[in-house]
Amino acid sequence: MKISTAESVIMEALWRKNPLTSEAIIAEVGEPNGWTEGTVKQLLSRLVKKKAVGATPEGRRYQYAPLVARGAYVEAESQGLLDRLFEGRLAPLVTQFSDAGKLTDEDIAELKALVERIAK
Amino acid sequence: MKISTAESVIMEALWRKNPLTSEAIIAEVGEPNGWTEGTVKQLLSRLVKKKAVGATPEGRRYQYAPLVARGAYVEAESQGLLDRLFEGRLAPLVTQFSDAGKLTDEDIAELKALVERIAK
DNA sequence: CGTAATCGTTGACAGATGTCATCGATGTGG
DNA sequence: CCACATCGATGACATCTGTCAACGATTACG
Repeated sequence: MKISTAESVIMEALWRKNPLTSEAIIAEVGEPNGWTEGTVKQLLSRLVKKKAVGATPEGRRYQYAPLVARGAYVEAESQGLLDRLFEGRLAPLVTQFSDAGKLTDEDIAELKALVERIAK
Repeated sequence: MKISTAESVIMEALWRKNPLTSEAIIAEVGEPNGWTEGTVKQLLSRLVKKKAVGATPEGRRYQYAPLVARGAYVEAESQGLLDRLFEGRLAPLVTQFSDAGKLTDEDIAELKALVERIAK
C-alpha cells in the first residue's frame, strides 16, 4: 500500500526515533501540523493496517515502530518522480534545478565534490 | 489546483504537442493506459475546470492546449519532493541514487560534465 | 471499589481521484 | 428533412485522503 503525505509525517517521526508511544508521536507531530489527537491516532491506525508501522503491546499501550525503511520509501518516491518527469534519469533533474536558479554556490560545490567522489 | 497523476498523463500529451482535439488525445493516451473514451474526457474536463488546460472552440469541438507550462509543473513537483524527503537539498538525493546503485557509468559521466559546466 | 484518565478502535464526512456510461445538443450524409 | 454520428457535459460510484469526535475497554488512584 501507498503511504500518503499526511501519513509520511508520522513515518518521519518514527524514522527519527523509535519505538514511540502514540502519546509521544502526538507530541511530536500534532502541534507542528495543527493536528488533533484524533487525527494522529487515525493516521497511526491506517499505517498499522497498511503494515508500514508495527505496534508492539507494552502494558496497556503500544510501542510503534516503522516496518518499512526510510531508504526504501525515499528510493521509491524518488524513482517515481524521475520516471514520471525525467525519463528516469537524474541529470535532467539537476539541469532543471540549475536552470531554475535553485542552486546556491554551496549546493554546486557540494554536488561537484559528490560527483567527483562517486566517479572515482 | 493540483494536477493528479492520471491528469498529468493528459498534460504530458498536450505538452508534447498542442493544440489537440479530444479525439487526438484519446488516440494518444487512451490505448496505452487502458482508458476508455469516457475516462479521458472526464480527465480533460477536470483539467479545464482547474484551468490547467484551455479549450478553444473550433467548429463543433474544442482545441485543447496547456495553460500551465511543463516547467512550472516539473519544478513544483521536484521541489516538493526535495523538501519532503531531502531537506530541500539536491545533493542528498544524488547520494541516495548513488548509494542505491541506480547510477550507470553513463549517468555519472553525464552528471560530472553537467556539474562542471554549472560550476563555471 | 468507584471514578476519572487514557488507549486504541470505529464511525463520520467532505473532498479528491480513477473509471465509465449516459444524455442532450449539434452537425453530417443521404 | 431525418436518421445517425459526435462532442462535451454530467451523473455515478468506489476508493483514498485529511480531519475529527465518540465509544468501549482498561487501568490507575483515591
